[in-house]
Formats: sequence, structure tokens, C-alpha cells
Amino acid sequence: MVETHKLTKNQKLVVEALKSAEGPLSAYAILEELRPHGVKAPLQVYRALDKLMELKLIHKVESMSAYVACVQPDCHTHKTVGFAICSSCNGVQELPENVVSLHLDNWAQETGFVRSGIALEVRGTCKTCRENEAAEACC
Amino acid sequence: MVETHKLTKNQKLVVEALKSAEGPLSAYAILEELRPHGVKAPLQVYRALDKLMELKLIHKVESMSAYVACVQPDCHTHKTVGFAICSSCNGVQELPENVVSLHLDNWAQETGFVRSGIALEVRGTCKTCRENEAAEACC
DNA sequence: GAACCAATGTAATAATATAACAAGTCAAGA
DNA sequence: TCTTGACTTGTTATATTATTACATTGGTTC
Ligand SMILES: [Zn+2]
Ligand SMILES: [Zn+2]
Ligand SMILES: [Zn+2]
Ligand SMILES: [Zn+2]
Repeated sequence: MVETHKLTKNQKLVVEALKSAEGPLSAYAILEELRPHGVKAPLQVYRALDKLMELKLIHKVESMSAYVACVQPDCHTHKTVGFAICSSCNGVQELPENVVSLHLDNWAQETGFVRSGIALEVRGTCKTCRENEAAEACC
Repeated sequence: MVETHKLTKNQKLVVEALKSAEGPLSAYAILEELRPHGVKAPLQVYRALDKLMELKLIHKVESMSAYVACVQPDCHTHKTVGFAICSSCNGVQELPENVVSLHLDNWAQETGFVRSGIALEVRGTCKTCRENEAAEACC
């Protein structure tokens, strides 16, 4: 378990909402979910999201403008975050780092660009959706 | 030259605006730029952007909600698009495909996920900005 | 307690993107 | 030629995502 004991009230609420969610949630979806707990304004959510991203307890899926809890216990130790997003069901899986092996070092050397982080988003169709589509087609 | 002759009036305006821009432009920045040419509403821009992305003449930089003209003549032939984005000056470079070598095949095989496209965004600091910062620091 | 800093609350607004519908364009095909 | 249908366009309104600005609270340090 990552250290959650330093988190503030709003940060805990937000990270727990993301952990218990099926998939990525938008900031406003989180807000709606947390209204019963006293969260009233977008900014409360956005501030918590910012801090949680800094701590790498959550990630933003840029192409969806949505947020997910990190599934890797040591994600804060590496610079690469990747997701596989199903275009059919919008399901999102976080890719383990070893899957995302990038050969950018030569390019960085040549251009003098110093990497601080990488966001990778793989689009496609998940197994479940392909099977469903196949089943529909054959009737 | 890629075939631009099939493009509609609005599509041509948008792609030319992006080609002549220094860096990525937001949809609304494009709109302002094209007002003198008769473009009046966001949808005219968004519709053109959608079609141009489909044709892979332009790309969306997801993490900036901005759009750039493609610099690779054959970008429509491959599935990977990558950018290096400087956190300091917001400059964006499109990465050549051979730089972005991904080892996702095993993972895809195991999980049954079929890739249709990849968006990769490398964050960091460009050479120019690092040099400027170094120059400031040493005075 | 006073001074300080970080976190909070609240309202207003900015920036990005889409829905809904009316109207024009253009190329088959009767 | 006229009609049909697919596609593109124009326009208004609205939804969604994110930030600015400022007043307030709560604990820590001196
Ligand atoms: Zn992670
Ligand atoms: Zn799926
Ligand atoms: Zn390209
Ligand atoms: Zn730079």
C-alpha cells in the first residue's frame, strides 16, 4: 500500500473514488460522486487531482480528459505511463512499464531534448469487444 | 506534396493555417485566424479538423488540446504518432516513426488487444530552453 | 498571541467541444 | 430534366472541461 496517510480529506475522497471506479472518471463525474460527502465545487476536485498526479497515485488519460487510479505500486519511480484504450467500450488498462520500451535515447542525444516524462496512449479494440462483434456478425 | 486538391474550402483554410503556424494551435486560435476569411463558428473548424485528422494531414496534441500539421509525407501509412513537447517553451516537434519503436507486440498477443493507433507524448526540456536557463543561472 | 504558510471554500469565468437543425451542393439515376 | 440521396455547410445554442480571483480557515513557528 502506498502511503495515503499524508493525504488531505479531499485528496483521499478523490483517490478513493477513482480506485473504486470501473474505469476512468472525468473531473465532473468525480465531483458528482463526491457531492454527498461535501465536495461542492470543481476546484476542490481539480486541486486534489493535481496533487495526486504529482504523487503519481493517479494518471490523466489525456485523450479522454479523464483520470484513473494508478495500478502499479511503484509508478512514481518511472517516467513512462501508458494506457491501452478500447475504441469500442472505452475500457482502459494501464500498461506495465516493461511493455513500453522506447528507443528515444539516440534521438534525445542528437537533439539535446531532456525527457522528464512520457505519456503513451495505445488505441485499439479489446478482446471482449472483438469477440462480441464477431458473435454478432455470424448470426 | 500530399493530395490537397480534394479538400473543401474550410479544410484548406484550416490546414494552411496550421502549416504556416510556428507551433500547435488550439481550435479557437484557428477560428480567430480564419475569421477574416469568413469562418465564423467553432464547428466549421472542428469539422475540418476531424476530417484532416482522418486523412492524417494533421495531428492532435492531446495533452495541449491543440493541433499541428503533419511533417511526415507518409504519416498516413503508419500507426504511431509521437511528439516531443518542451515544458518550458511549449515547443512541439513531431518524432520520426523510427524513433518511436514500441515493443507492444507480446503484450498485445497475450491480452488480445488489437492496436489501431498510438499517441505518444514525450515531455521534457528542449536544448534551447536548457541553454537559456543555464545562461540565466550563471550570472 | 502574531506571523506565516498551506489548504479550503465559493463564485465567476474562460477554454474546449458537441448537439440540433436548417439550408445548400453535387453527382448519379429514373 | 428532374429527383433523390449523400454529403457538406451555416448558424444557434449548449455541454463539458478547466482556471482565475479572492476571502477564509487551520495549524506551525516564533
Ligand atoms: Zn501508474
Ligand atoms: Zn472493448
Ligand atoms: Zn504525422
Ligand atoms: Zn523549449
